Amino acid sequence: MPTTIKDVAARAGVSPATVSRVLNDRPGISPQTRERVLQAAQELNYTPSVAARSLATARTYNIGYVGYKYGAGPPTDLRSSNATPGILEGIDEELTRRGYHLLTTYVDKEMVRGLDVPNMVRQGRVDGLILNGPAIRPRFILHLRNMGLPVVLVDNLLNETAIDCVLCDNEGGAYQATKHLLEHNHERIVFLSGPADWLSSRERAVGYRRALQEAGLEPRVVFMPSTTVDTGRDGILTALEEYPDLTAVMAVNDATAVGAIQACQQAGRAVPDEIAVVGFDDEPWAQLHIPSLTTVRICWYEIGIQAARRVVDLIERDNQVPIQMRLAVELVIRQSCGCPVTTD
Amino acid sequence: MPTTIKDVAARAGVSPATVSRVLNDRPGISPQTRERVLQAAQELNYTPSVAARSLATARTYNIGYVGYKYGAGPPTDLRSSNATPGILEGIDEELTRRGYHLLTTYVDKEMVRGLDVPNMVRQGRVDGLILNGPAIRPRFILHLRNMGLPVVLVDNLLNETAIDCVLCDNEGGAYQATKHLLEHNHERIVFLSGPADWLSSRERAVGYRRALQEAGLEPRVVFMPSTTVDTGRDGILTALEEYPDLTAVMAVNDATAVGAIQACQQAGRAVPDEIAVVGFDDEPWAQLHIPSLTTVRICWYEIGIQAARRVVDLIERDNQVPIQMRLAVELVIRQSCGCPVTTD
DNA sequence: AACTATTATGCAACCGTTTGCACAACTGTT
DNA sequence: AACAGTTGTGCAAACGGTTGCATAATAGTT
Repeated sequence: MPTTIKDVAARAGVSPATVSRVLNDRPGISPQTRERVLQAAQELNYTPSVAARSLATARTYNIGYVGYKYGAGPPTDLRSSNATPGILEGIDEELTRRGYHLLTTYVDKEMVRGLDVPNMVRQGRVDGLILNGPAIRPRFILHLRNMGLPVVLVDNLLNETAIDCVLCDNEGGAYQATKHLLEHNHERIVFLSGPADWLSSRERAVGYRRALQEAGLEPRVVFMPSTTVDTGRDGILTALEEYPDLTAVMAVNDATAVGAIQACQQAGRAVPDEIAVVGFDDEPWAQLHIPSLTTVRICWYEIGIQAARRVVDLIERDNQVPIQMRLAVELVIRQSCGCPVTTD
Repeated sequence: MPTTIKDVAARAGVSPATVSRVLNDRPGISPQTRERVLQAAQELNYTPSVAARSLATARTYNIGYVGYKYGAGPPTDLRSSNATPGILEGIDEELTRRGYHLLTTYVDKEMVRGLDVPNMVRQGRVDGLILNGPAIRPRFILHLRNMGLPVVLVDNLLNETAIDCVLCDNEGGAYQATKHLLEHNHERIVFLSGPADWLSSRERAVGYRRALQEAGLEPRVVFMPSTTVDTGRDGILTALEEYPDLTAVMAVNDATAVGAIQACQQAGRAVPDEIAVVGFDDEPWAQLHIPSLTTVRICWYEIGIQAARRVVDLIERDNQVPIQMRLAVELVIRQSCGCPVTTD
């Protein structure tokens, strides 16, 4: 029904093989022939069959994106990890540029634990994978990688087996933000962390520690099992019990920061006047919060672009040595750290 | 390299044709043979080649999702339309259940205007399409539909040519919310609308008007060219000039509501005490806002599920008459409407 | 002018399924 | 016992590209 390579061949007066070679930029075609073929293809508005091409070449030109969802059903809480706004747009942008397509799916805790290979991978619908989020565990990652596909991690990394990844500078961001609190002359700063087995939590904790140590102060870290508003609330209450004299909080992300702020206020400690708080991620709503959140901005869109680039490179070029990419972050100063109010 | 249907056939002692029939539940296979084939397939851990199957059947088992992005590059503002949280998870959930896969891409204003057919459609990588958002214009929709694919719209509809769609009850939601303001004894309520050519704006305006008319009051609508925090700010200022005596605002979405609140406060009018505000969408951050937003909740996850269901039905069953689905919304009462503070 | 090297193209096999058609093996009828 | 009807299975031709190999045509060498 649609036009095939034979139609084009017939119209150009050549064989299908020649058409194929022209269309794939293979060498050894005379300029005149090439021209005639292109002309014919254009006139017939020819688009090669994806299925046939895939069958012959064992390539799909699809990239799989695996996101993380918290259990089946609608997303409930306001969290960090399902908030990587713009990453899909970034990936799509770059993939389109390179002639690839984006297949999207989500896995939950259970699937990760059960090494439940997504259908699109098992069926060979993709040439490569982008795995997003620290909740995607090492065993799962390795299991997917063993299916023979190039894999790029986002917001996560695997030390043992070198796998390509793109992340933001978690440590640097936390360092900068903590440093900012120190410049406000805070000396008793708590780090409200997420799960210790999440990379971003650990790295941000490291940045925080480094800043404190440089200032000759004692780090105080509270690990929490999640990074929601609720755990932020609980976390700060724990912290306030253990360190009643604290004057500032570095939160592992914005949701946690908001929880902390709420709990502080309920406990009668004004933010930022009595307790300063900074977050991480610069969620779109961070500037709307009252007080507006001082936080660390992550360029998810750019991360998406780089992840897509990388996975395509892994597919198309060989002998690639694994690369770990770190994208710079930016401290966005607003009110919650105690800086004077400005209009932004 | 991977196992093929021939391997399975050999092991089961039958022809490839028979294996194919068993695996596709075709009739006319003896129970014993069926059993042996299934056994063999299982033992060899056989997965049919997607490409070969697509080539033979002209089906891909892929569904395309087309989202809207505001121009190339990273998303800038906090808006309504790129915030349909959970819709992709919902679509993925249902598609996985039905044996389909999700291809994702985004279009911007220019592409929509230029009738720029996404590659995945032009190349025939999908069997059906889900188009999300009111910014995807009728001409573009029809153009895509003319490519011969089943199309389901989300948060949008086309009256002239009946096309399947799934939306939330915009009118009912706005009606309910406005009604709630009326119960607070407000009599001078303004509707802060988005673009008049966005379906959701229009429908919400209708709900608002109906509520006012039932109360015997004069509707006051201000249309704005977009639905960001900024346009919310500008919009309320315009409204305040025109109707200085207004006591309540029904905003077309949460971002607009926030803009309105900010501008009111800057103008020295307390929210909700002097001016009550309600939003629409119940964005994840709406409850964090101060004052927390009274707003209308949309179940994007469920909308995603229904849209996916529908597009698969259109593909697999014939003689489907177009269906317009309306999902109920829920008024979420918080503080910005002037209701007493509660902990939620 | 004969011969080799190079260039441009075609032939045909192959990628791994599905499916129309033919046919063999049974079952049941007269 | 011959025959029609049913049931289960195999053969082989698609589906629409890519690519190794052969070969015709041309250019280059002595």
